[in-house]
Amino acid sequence: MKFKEAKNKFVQTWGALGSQWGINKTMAQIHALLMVSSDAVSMEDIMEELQISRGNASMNIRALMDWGIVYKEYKAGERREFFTAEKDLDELAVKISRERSKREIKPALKVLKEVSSISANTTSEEKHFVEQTKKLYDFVLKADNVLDKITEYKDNWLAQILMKFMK
Amino acid sequence: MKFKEAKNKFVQTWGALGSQWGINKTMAQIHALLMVSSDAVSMEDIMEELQISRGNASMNIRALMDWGIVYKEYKAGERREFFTAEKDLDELAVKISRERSKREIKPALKVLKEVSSISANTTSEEKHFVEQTKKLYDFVLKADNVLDKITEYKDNWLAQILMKFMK
DNA sequence: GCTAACTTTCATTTTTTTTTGAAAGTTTAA
DNA sequence: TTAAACTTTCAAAAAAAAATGAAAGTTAGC
Repeated sequence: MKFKEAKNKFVQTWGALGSQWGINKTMAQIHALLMVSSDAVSMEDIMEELQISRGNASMNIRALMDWGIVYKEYKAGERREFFTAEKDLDELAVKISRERSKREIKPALKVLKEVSSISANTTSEEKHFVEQTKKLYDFVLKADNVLDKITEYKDNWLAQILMKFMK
Repeated sequence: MKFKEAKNKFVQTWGALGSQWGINKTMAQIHALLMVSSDAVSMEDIMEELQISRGNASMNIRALMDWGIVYKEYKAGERREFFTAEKDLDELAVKISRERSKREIKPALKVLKEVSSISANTTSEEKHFVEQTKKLYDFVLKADNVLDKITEYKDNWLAQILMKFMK
């Protein structure tokens, strides 16, 4: 396999994986492209390489920066902006997990708490509802906390966890 | 908040959360509905409660069964089929994580291995590509293994992990 | 200030994903 | 074996999500 081919395959695969996990395909592709680029890349080059429009590139780069996993860079004497991706994978995973917790898990937890707190329940149907949503609340809260604890381990947290579980 | 309202809010929220994580909204809603139902539910009732067509219900129930988190049940003297969800949350999480690993992570790993193995690289651009995709392969493999180890803990694995990390 | 070089926005279009529903298929029991 | 009761399939329609591109906005330097 030639380099160009491999690079393209990687970008496509990362894009597809993103889609499967609820992340815009182009967003994941831009991220993939930047991750394997040694130097910062201009918007023009991203558009060219992925064959996407200016608007699309702009919006998805912005989203990646909002996630904190892509950075803007300026080059001396250059007017236009360049972009790089977070290349440290521990850091990348921590940022993604924090962001998803904040945006998706925490709001869901709030609702779970609400619906599991409906007042005195008469029918067994209602009792089961309250019981099950309470369990779900506890479970998701616990999982969210575990994620939090794990990502507190600064560097190399993944290796450390693996260690803990190997013994 | 009344029961009906709470139930509906839960189903909607679970559906939205599913969407955000790449799971068909209706599939997640059916799952939500079954999780909080004390008795098995017929297809007719699912269609009615979620206001969806027969085909949609059939296909998504099938998908949930393929995931191993919804079961078919037969009632004596009844011709039609009834459905229940896996209600044990530890078990539910284990099944989801195993399935996603098999369907999405493992295939991605295969590609990562491929593209990081391209032959002798000349330019620094190529060297960086190989280096970064190798790192990514190692990282994803490690994460996948951690998930595997974790879900081997039969019951109450989440609580056990939390314990490990609390100390 | 002005203008060239660049980026962002957003209404519209395109693509992708999901849903529908009717026909085909299956199963059970008389 | 027949038929009623039910489920599945899949081509077509609808809905949702993403992408386009041109106009508006911004910024830097003269």
